[in-house]
Amino acid sequence: MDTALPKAYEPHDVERGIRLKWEAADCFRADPASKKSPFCMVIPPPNVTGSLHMGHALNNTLQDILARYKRMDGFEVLWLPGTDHAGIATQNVVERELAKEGVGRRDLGREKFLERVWKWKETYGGRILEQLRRLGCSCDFSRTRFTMDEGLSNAVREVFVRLWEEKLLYRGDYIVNWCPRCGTALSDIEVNYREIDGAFYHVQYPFTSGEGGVVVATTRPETMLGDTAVAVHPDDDRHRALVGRTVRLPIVNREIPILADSYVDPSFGTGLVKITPAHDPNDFLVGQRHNLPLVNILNPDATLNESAGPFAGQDRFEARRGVVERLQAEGLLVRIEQPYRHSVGHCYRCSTPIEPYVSKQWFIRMKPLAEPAIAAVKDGRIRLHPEKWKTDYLQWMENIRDWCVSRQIWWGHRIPAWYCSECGGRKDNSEEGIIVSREEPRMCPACGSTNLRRDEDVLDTWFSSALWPFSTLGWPEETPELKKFYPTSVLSTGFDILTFWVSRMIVMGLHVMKREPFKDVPIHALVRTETGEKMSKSKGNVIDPLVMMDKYGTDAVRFTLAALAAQGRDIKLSEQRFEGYRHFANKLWNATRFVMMNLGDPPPSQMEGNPVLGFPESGASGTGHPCPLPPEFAPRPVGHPLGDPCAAWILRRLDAAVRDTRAALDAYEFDAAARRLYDFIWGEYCDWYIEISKIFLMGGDTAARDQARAALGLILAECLKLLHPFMPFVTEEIWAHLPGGLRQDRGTPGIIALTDFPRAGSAALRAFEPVDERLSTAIDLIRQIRNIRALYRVPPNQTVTSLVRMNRTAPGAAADEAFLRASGVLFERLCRSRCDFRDDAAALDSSASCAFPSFTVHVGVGEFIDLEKERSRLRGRLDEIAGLIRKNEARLADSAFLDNAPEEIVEGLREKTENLRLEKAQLAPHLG
RNA sequence: GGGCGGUUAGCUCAGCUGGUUAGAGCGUUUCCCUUACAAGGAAGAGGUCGGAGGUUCGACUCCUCCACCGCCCA
Repeated sequence: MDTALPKAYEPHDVERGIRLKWEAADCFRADPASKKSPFCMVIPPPNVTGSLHMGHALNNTLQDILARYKRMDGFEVLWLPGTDHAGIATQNVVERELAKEGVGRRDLGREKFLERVWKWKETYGGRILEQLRRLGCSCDFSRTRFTMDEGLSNAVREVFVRLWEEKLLYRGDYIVNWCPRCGTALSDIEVNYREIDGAFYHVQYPFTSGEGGVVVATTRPETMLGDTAVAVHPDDDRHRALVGRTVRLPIVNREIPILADSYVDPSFGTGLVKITPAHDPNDFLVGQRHNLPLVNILNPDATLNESAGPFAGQDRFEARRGVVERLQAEGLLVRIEQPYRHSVGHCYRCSTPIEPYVSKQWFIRMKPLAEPAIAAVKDGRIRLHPEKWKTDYLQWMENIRDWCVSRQIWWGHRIPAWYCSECGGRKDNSEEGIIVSREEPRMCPACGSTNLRRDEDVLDTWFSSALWPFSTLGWPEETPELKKFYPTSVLSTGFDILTFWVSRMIVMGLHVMKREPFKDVPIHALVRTETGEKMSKSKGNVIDPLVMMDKYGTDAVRFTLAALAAQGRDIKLSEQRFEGYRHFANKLWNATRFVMMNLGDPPPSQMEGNPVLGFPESGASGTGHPCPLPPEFAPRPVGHPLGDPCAAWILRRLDAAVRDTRAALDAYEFDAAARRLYDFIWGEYCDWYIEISKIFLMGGDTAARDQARAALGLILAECLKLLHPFMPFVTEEIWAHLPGGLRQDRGTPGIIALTDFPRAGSAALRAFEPVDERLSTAIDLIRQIRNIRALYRVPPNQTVTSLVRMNRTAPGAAADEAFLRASGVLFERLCRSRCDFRDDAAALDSSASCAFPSFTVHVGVGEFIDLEKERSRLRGRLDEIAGLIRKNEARLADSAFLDNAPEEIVEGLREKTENLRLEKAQLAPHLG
């Protein structure tokens, strides 16, 4: 047996070795042939370009806690890892790399460029997965997937073709959000709106006939070049007469109509709005209603095109200045409001201001697909935790718009659509002549031409992500994995991708698989800085989880994140928190050292039939076994009268901790679970039981000593198991040092990750309920005596004598007295006080008193007594008691309270008040 | 403009479906290097639970309004 543990836990020395151990034993490989109930999670695939940030660390820590908990609890766990090809982001990275060599992607050509991206992916794409391993993630890495794997690409193509066949997919002219830097369309949610200080330009458009004109206002004056109408609200009396007249568009001198449309907000500005159907999404809809021409004034790179007349070739912002100058020169610029705050869309990848832009894109019809997805969440087949996210989800789904899935980039799943140059080429605006196919078509099915051209675009990355829960399991093949693990169990994610990803997985899972892709969706908050700001590299305020792991150990980082992951609240993180939980790991380490030093030789025998395993009230495989107390804990007279109660007490506390931890984990309340374990291990086991056990370990009674040894070892082993999902490394390391008798290994010996998670509810412990009350009274008393000693500055090593006077009229006095008489050693050891039951009136003069309902203790502090201080202390307490009694009596005299409050509340209050009276009665005489 | 969330000790936060003498960690004060741990132990100080109403026998907890902060959507 190795008792020579280092004095402090050193994470660096052990983490790597433990990872290797798990890998060597293949602990996390899922077996689709297993008889156990399945528990499956697919990881939210990080971008291949990604590096582990605090958000990843949080999300994956939470998932790992669930995975380890479920694995220990008897489930066949598959936690499936992988990465996302992240079309725009990855392409940007490689393009930047190329730019350093002075090469553009178009110089290389599509094929060569893609080779380059693949090469980049092979070199750097595994980095984030390595980092997840370092975090301790118990993923089945043998099943790692990538969204552009062959299998997943098949799934993408299959779904695309099916949607086309089902007429849920179409190609059409539509106004999209265009990122001129990325050169691609973005979906609505890929646009971030930010408030910008701009200017509001009021421009006059002269009537084509007669004097004067109308004044319209805009924040983007250059778009006037594409105006094809001016609109007013149909009910707006001020402007009714204008409808039907025409105005002359300045600079380009186009004649455009004034029309009526209820889109116009008459209360805003002049009530007159310029309509630019090709460059504003609302105007686009107005244009459709009124059959207005689309005048596109932009090139894809946001320079102006030939429709912009004199400004052709200029950049959009340069043209804006030019247009303003020109209007000014013509006397048509009425005024400029400046600064004018308005919101401008930016590309979520590169932050370039986006342009609404009309182009030909592929869309998925979302309305019919959304309906089942709405129902699944409404009727609870899919549950979001916390539930408030349901509102957000439903709001998004119920107002869903068609999803633009084409992207004008090269890195991604190329759209499996071909155009026939013979027949399709002539009807470019219809869907005829489009061939959508699983296989590359050899000829046009309509005209037989072999002159086919494949669509240049690729699919939105989120298209493949939407299929992730089943494509990763092998679909469209009917694999054993798919059979065993779909629908998956839990999907854990941050709320920021609820719409991007979660909602789309639900849509696709229901549509393609006819089953919801997962049942529970724990949604965690965002990690922010101490001051509540978003962490961002550009602000330089990030806390790097990898740096924290180096500094404080991975377990401390994991525990910190779990402890802070309160539902529905942002996590404000400071480095201090990590330090605090490193101390916790060290505390556990040192508790282990203590236990190991005291187990004796040989250590306590096998503890089969561990009482805290109790009954199989939860868990999948029913491995729980109802079991009697082991001989060590059977209630029996042992040499030391305290031996049994103390062991029973800590076992009962453990039992409660197990129950609470399980309940918290089952409700995805990771913070509550973490706190509960921290409180039990530090506050109950270390602070009290270990201290109490020293009495027996060092005492002469061998039966009591053996019992304390057994209890110490047993509780430690259970603590390690409970804590393992949160702190896998330190618990695994300690486990390896534990004598075999304590481990109760099942599965692969020596690996805690493969043991059983503790169960609660042992019937045998119920009999010890009265023990809880007595021991907590004892703990209370010890605290009071320590308080008194500190107050009067009694030297720490000096033993005092306390007179105990029983109040024999109080209920339970006899039992309390028996317990106190038997517990002398507890007080001697834990607060250096001897209990004396003699009546020694003389000693009272130099005592400080504290009272309980059934007894009073006079702590003989001797020459350290300060009578003035003592009187004021007692007076303070008596005032407090009197106040409480008064308050309680008033309530107890109130018939409304007695009539309405439940019986147990009234009874509880009576009892509390009675106890206060008893305390008061005993304390009052000593006030002098 | 619409919706959501937050406001509890100096700081960061718990406090479930109303009934507690309102809790924890960090920080802080005093004492202690007691052979598990000074990355520790013991004992303290510190809060009219953002404001104002209301419901109720009873409100940190439920409702309304207000203030401030934050997020999402338009």
